Amino acid sequence: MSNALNKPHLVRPATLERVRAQIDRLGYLPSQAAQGMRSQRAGAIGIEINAVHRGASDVAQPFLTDLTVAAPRHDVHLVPFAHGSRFPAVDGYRDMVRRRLVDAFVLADTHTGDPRPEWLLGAGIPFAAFGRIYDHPELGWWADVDGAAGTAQAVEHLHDRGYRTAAYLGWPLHKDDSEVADTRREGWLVRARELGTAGPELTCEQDLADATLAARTLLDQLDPGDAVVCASDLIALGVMYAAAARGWRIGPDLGVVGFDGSLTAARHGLTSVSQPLPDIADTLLGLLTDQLAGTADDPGGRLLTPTLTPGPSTDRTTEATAYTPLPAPGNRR
Amino acid sequence: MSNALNKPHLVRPATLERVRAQIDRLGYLPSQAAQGMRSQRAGAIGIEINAVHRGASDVAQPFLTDLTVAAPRHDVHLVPFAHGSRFPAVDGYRDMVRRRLVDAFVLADTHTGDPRPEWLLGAGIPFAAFGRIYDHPELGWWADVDGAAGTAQAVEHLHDRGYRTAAYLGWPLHKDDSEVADTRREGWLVRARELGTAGPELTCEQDLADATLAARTLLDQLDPGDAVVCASDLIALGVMYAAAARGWRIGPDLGVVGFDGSLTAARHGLTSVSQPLPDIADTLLGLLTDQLAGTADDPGGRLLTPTLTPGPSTDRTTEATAYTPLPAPGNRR
DNA sequence: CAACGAGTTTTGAACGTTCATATGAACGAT
DNA sequence: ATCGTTCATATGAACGTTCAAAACTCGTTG
Repeated sequence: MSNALNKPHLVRPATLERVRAQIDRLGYLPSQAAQGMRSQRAGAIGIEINAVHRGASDVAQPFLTDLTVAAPRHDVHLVPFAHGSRFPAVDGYRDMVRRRLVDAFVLADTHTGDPRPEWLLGAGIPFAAFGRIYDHPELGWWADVDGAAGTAQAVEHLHDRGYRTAAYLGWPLHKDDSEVADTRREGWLVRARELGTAGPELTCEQDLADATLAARTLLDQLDPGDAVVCASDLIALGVMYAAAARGWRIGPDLGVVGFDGSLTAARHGLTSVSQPLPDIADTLLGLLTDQLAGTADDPGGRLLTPTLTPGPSTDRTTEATAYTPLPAPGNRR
Repeated sequence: MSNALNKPHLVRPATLERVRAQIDRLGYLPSQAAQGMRSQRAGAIGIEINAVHRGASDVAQPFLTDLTVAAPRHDVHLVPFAHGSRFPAVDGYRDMVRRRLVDAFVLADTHTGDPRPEWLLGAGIPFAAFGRIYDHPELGWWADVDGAAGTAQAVEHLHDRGYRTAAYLGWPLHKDDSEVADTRREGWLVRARELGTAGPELTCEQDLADATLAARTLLDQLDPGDAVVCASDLIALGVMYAAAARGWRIGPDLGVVGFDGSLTAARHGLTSVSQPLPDIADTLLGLLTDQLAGTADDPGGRLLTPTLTPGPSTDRTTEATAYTPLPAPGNRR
């Protein structure tokens, strides 16, 4: 009766029909455990949840959702696990494969000096990383958002909408994720110079208060009709705050573009460069199943292009007050 | 050699030591698949991710993190799955247990009219719900936050901090989650009456723009020195916006308390009633493993008490401008 | 009519764990 | 020396799936 399921071509149609009927009647479904035992595969992918920094990243949790959605397409399920759980650090990764709880891992939140890629490579444990593998980009498989393309799109969008200059508020370049910071800035700079709309730039931490403070300084160098491209939605929110405090209407007076396409952006009517998280999730799982099947290409990375999601924050024509809760009537100056 | 692991008491100490040495040397760990096959248990708990509403709820995603952290304590792992995936709606739940991919489910985001509890009860599939099972509260196991205790704490906190009255901005009572809305309001009303600090109340949707609009109306009935208790952090953010637009300093002029203890609250320096998510996660997994082991008490629910996380938004003494990016210098009126 | 072959179906082994049962060893009592 | 008795270890079956190999059924051919 197993042939009916697995090799339908070499079973007589009549028998096949009979078996199918019984399967339907009994509601039979093959046991994951038994299949896993026979195939020596767990059919599962591990994904580490950062329980320490919680929602520090606006994308980590939506990314998990996209992985979950993509998983069935690749005939796997996900097994999330957390820091500070029974599986601490790298040892935990090894133990999970030893137990055959998972076959491979998706690595999120990679950063420079991240010990995991090197260790997993050494242990021969398959993985695919969201974000480039900084120390050995050519040794493993990864996918990342094309940050430069994203900020370039933002600059073009602002130009199309008629904003005079595009300033930039980004991250300092000495951080862990300096490559991300660098790439996003580069995309803005190159395209803005091409279009002749490059404005001043400044950096700040990934923190609302710091972003607002920095934005205040940046806005000193701008006038109504200008715009700001930001390295993240949180920073963009800070810019909106600083602008509103100054009495500028977001949209008509100041264009603001964030990065990530986070819930924060949606809630505040912020135009944002949306990370292609569904694509990235699907790509990573594909890279993993290829590795497991032994049909993988050479190691390497793929850059996926983000898309710009327009919102009222770059709409000059609107008398926009509905979307932004900030402007106080008569507070403009 | 299996005895050594499972029944160490009836094996000779010397042999046990010898076996242990080999286990360490070979890095042996029992196979999840084989164990699952023998025990007829997957050792896994399914949890549905709402991929449609994404981060609509500020707690759903942190809750998943807490479940992940709690899982190892109960000797299970999690298997998240999503709407619109291969396992659609209730059929998907049944198929997952048929495949022995999971033994039971945690239900999040239950609401009135939710078909899942009834269906799972009928199918005999064990589950535990975050949030009461509205239609059959006595038939299943659930855990929920004690909303009334939370808003009562908020009222007390505001009273302690010397705010004159505690107004309330909540949800309309005709919604799906009307019981949640009702409970939170009740906690505010009862305690505020006891303390003689009950102010006006108003309702709005779980939406930033709507909350800001409603807050504007509510603030018309308040004066500096008053405070507002809110049904959620998002609503509280709207209150902060409306107050800032009016030139009131959050904290010194107006106390604001949110509900959920979300990242939004933390980012904006908002005092908030923090949901006891780690407790809830742990409780639910405990209820599930008890059910699976057959040692469960009678079905029923448990209310867990939230804790108040103070922030600058209820700090009257501070000349607070650092935390809140909103107040524009000289905009007060 | 026996031998062959193609098309179908049945059988049996293996995956790794657990647990009940069987076997073995050691020792004191008959 | 034989028989129990106890404690320790070894054996084997079962869980459900898959797949190779064996067996069976026919119609065809030498």
